[in-house]
Amino acid sequence: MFQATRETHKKRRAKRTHTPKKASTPRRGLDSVTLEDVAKLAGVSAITVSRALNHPDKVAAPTLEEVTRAIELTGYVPNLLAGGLASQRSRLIAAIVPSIANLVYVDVIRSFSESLNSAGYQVILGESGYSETSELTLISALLSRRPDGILLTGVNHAADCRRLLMASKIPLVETWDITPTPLDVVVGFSHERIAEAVADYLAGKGYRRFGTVSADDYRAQLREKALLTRLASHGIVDVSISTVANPTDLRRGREGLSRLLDAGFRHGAITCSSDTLALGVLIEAQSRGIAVPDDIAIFGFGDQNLAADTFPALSTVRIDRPRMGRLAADALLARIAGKNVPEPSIDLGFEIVERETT
Amino acid sequence: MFQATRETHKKRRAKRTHTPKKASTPRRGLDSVTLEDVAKLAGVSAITVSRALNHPDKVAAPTLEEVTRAIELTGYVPNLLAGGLASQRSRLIAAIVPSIANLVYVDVIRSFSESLNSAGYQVILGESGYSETSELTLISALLSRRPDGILLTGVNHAADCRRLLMASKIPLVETWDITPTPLDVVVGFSHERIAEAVADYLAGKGYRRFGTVSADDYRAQLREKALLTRLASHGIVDVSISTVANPTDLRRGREGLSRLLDAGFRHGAITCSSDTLALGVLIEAQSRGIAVPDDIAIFGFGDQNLAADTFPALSTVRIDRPRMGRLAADALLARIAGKNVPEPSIDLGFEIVERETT
DNA sequence: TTGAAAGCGATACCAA
DNA sequence: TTGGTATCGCTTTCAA
Repeated sequence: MFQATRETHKKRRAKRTHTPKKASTPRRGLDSVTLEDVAKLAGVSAITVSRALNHPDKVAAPTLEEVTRAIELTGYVPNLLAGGLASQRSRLIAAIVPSIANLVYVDVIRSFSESLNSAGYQVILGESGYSETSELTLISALLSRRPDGILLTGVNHAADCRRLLMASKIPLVETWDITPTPLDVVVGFSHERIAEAVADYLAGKGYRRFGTVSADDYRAQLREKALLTRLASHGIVDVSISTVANPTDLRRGREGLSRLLDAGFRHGAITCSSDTLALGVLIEAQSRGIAVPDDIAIFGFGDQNLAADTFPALSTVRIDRPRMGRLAADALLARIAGKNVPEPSIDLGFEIVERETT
Repeated sequence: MFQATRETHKKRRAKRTHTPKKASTPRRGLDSVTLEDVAKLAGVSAITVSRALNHPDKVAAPTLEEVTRAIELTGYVPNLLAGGLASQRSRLIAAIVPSIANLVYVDVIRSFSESLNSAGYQVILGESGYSETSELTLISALLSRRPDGILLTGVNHAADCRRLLMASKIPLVETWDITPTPLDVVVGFSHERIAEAVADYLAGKGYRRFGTVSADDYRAQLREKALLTRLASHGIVDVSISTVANPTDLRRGREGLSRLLDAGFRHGAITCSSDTLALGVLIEAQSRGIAVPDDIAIFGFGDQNLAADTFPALSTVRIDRPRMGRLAADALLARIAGKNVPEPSIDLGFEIVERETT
C-alpha cells in the first residue's frame, strides 16, 4: 500500500523534471516516509501535515486527528535537517563547556537542557577545555549546525571568537561569570567578590596563616588572585600556594595538602578551588591524623553534593548551578523570541556555607 | 562589494521564478554568505567550492588556493543543515547515555567523541536515565536530526525502540554490555562474568559474610544478582543488601554502610556497584573506626580515578572505558563506511585490581 | 482552514 | 578538473 503511494509520488516528481531521467534511487531508512506520504494517507496536503506538527492550533480538529493517525501508521519521523533549512530554525542550541567530566559544569548543562528540551530544543555540547582544537574551531563547527542559540562558559573569549559570534547574530548567553558588558546576556556571579567574602570571613575568624589548593583553571586562578589581594589588605601575606592540574579529583586534593605540608604549612586555613579538592585535602589530613578544623580549617567551592551535608568539617561557597542553567535557558529563549532582555547581566550571587567551627 | 555580489545573486534567483515577486528578505547572520558568494569571489562555481571543502583532492591546487582565500575573506561558515539534507549525511552521531552526571559514562563518551570528531563527526548526547521522557521519545527526537550513527548504552531496549532503530537503518553500536545478538555491533563486557569473578575471588580469600551496596540501576542490579547466585554456589548465603538511589555519590556510600551495620553486618566483604560508593563506604568505616580491610574488605567497580592508586584499601574491577569509547567509534565508522564488521560482538574484558590484602 | 508554488543552501549526477 | 541542473524534505508566502 505504501508502495503504491510511493509510485505515485515518484511519478509526480518525474513529471516536474524537464529532461526525465532514471528515477532517483528510492529513499531508504527514515526518509522512506516523508511528509508527503503522510499527507497522501491522510488525504490532505503536505503543508497541512507540517502545520499539524508545528502549529496544531492552526489545524481543524478532525484534520488533526486524521493526520495524527497517518503519522502513527506510517511511523513518520520528521527530518529536522530539511525543516531547519526551510524555516531557518534548527531548534538546536550549542553549549560550550570547559569539560563534561566536571560535575559543576554538567549540573548547569543539565538544568539548561531540561528547560530547553521542554521548549522544543535540543542541546549540542562542545568541550573547549582540554582539547587541542582551538575554541574558534569548535565554535565554527557548532555554528555550521546553525544553532538557534549559544551558551558559553565564562566571559573571556578570543577576539576572533567574539567576532565570529557577533557576526553570526545568534542569541548568546555567557555563564559562570559576570560582566557589565556581555556579548549578549550573561548569567553568573563574581569570582572576585566570592574570594573577597571568603577572605573576610576567614580573617574575621582570626586565621593568620593560609594555604590554597587551586586548579590550573582560569576561574580558579581568578579567585585565588583575588583572595591573596584581599588577604593582603588584612595584613596577611603568609600564604602557601599549591596549584594542581585539571581535572580536579580526590587524589589531586591529597597531593595538594601534601605539598602544602612539605612547604612547611602546619596550622591555619586552606581554601580549595573545588569541593572535590577540599575533600581530598580532608581525607589526606585525616589519614595523617591532622585535626580538622582544629589544626587546619578547609574551605571548598561549589557546594558539590560531596561536601554539603556529608562532611561537616568542610565549609564551602554555595553556587546555585541548576538555577544558573535555568536562568540561562530562560534568557536565551527570550532572546530567541526576539525580546530584548531587560537586564542583560544577571548576578546569581552565592552563599557562604559554614560548617562546624571553621 | 559583497553587497553587489548579493544583488546579482538575487536577480538570478528572481529570473528563475515564473511569477516574480518581491525579493525575499535578505539573509542575515551566518547565511548571509553562501557557497555561491564564495564561488563568485573565487571565480568558480558553487560546486567547486563545495568540492574544495569536502574533497580537496578532487580540485586543482591553484583553484583550491583561490577558494580557500575566498572562504577566509568572506568568513564563510558552511551550512550543515543544507549539506546534510542534500548529501543524506548529517555528520552527526547520536549517543544515548543513562546520565551525563556519571563519570563512568562520560569517560566513554569523551573518547568516543574524540575519535569521531577527528573523523569529521559531531556527537549529540541524549540522556535516558533519570528523565520522565521515555527512551522512545528521546530516540525519535534524536533521529529527527538524521544522525549517521548511534551509540546506545546497554543492550536492553524496549520493543518499540528496537523497531524504530531497525527501521531507521542507521549504523548502531551498543555499549557497556555484551550479547551474542546485538542490534548491529556491540562493544562491552559481561556483567555476570565480572560478578562471578569477584565472588570467586572473595570466596577464595575465605570471606564467608558479605554485604552489598548497589545503585538502583539495571547493570548494577545485574551484577548483584549474579554475585548472589555465585556466592550461593560457594555455599554462601549470608549476604546483607543495601540498595541506594542514583546518582551514586559519597554520601550514598556512607549511608549504604550505615544501613548494613544497622542490619547487623560486622565483618566480611562488601561489594559496591561503583567506586564512588566504595569510597563512601570506606570513609564511613574510617569515621567509625572500623579497620579496612581487616574488619571489612571493600570492593568497588569501575576503577574510577578515585579509587585506583589513591585509596590502597579499596579493591576494584577495572574497565577500560576510554578503550570502549574508541572501539565503539571505530566500529561505528566502519559500519558507516558500509563495511560489515567481522566481529559484531566485541568483549572488552575486565581486570580485578587487588589492593593490599583484601 | 487549506493548498500551490517557490525557495532554504548544499550536493549528486552527469556532461563538458 | 569543472560546471549545469535537479533534487534533498520541509516551510514560507500568498491566495483561495
